[in-house]
Amino acid sequence: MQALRTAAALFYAKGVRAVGMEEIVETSGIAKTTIYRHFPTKDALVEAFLKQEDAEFWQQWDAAVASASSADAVLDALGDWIGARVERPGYRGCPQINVAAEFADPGHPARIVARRHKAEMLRRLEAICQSVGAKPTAQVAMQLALLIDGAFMSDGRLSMGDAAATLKAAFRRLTSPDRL
Amino acid sequence: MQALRTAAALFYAKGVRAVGMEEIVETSGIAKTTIYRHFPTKDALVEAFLKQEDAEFWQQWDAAVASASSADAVLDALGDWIGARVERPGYRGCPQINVAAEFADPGHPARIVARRHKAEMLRRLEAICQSVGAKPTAQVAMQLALLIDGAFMSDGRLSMGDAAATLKAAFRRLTSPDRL
DNA sequence: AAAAAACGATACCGATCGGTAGCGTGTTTG
DNA sequence: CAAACACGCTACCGATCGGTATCGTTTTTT
Repeated sequence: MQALRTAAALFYAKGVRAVGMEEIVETSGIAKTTIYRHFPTKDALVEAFLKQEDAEFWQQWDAAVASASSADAVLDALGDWIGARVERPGYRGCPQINVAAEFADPGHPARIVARRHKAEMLRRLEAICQSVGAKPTAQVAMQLALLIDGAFMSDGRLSMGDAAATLKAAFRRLTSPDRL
Repeated sequence: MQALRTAAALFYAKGVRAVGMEEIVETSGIAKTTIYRHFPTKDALVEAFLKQEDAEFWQQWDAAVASASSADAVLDALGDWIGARVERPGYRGCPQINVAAEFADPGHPARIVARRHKAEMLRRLEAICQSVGAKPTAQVAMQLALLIDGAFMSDGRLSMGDAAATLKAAFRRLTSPDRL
């Protein structure tokens, strides 16, 4: 669906509520009727947008981590990847969090996708913390998750320094198995 | 302005774009004419909302930190305060970040307030890192900022464990002046 | 008590919102 | 070749959007 790709780009760049269906029609060249044949409501389109973002996210995550040999190397690779992602021109924060900010209803279909996305991230971070031997596994994983989400929502502040270096240094300190 | 208080509550609970002026009128009992005499546009009202949130935030921050004697005690106090804040019922993330997610234009008056707010936070964290002797001062301050923003936007995930404990442990590890 | 400022109520504005109906044109599938 | 399907186009729907005009009433100030 070319309509979904266009909608996703507009939703991310301008915010979901700021983009009307007509704008998606004009930008994509797809008729409004056709869009509504594939997605019964705008909410469904937003949900599809987040699902697509989720899929691409883990795809890139896996690619970034693929060549890492050790668990520590995985963390470094993640730091590099996230740093580069945040510094990308046009980056405007985590789409899952952005949508959650726009739609207050926790039962909104898109919110459910966002929650699953963040749960999956925590799950993966816990696995990493496990193999790296970080002390209270669950707690350190949560700390890494907070750090990453904070990086996503830093609104360019992080880009002023070396984002990747900042993240990797924090990853190392938080996962180091030394003393209290 | 009672209208601002009502608007602030609605904006935070439902999202700015989800709240119409008419809803503010009905909820506050203030006539629409009166609101527009004090705030020329809705954007101005949103800006005032964030300015008010900013003021209250630092007021509470200062209060939370007031009784701390050492620099380390300041960090612990912040961890406790943020942990309690995030776990509060009806908490829906940092209003500054939420508004930034809703309004893509970086020049929006509310976005400027949000940027100043985050710059002020980084400034304060740098001062704390300075007095606690954290190694690359600016970098550690940024790491603390990311952690805090991540906590704000954790959407309840953090509340499932002990939020304050998770934050304080991370604060300690990130600011500890030891090796590497 | 008089003048000035603030407020409330109603009615309205054009624009846009998400969503639908109807109809014609291709394009695939059998 | 024919039947089914997918798409585009136009026009339209009621509702709501942010914002304004008008006017009478209340409250404050002097």
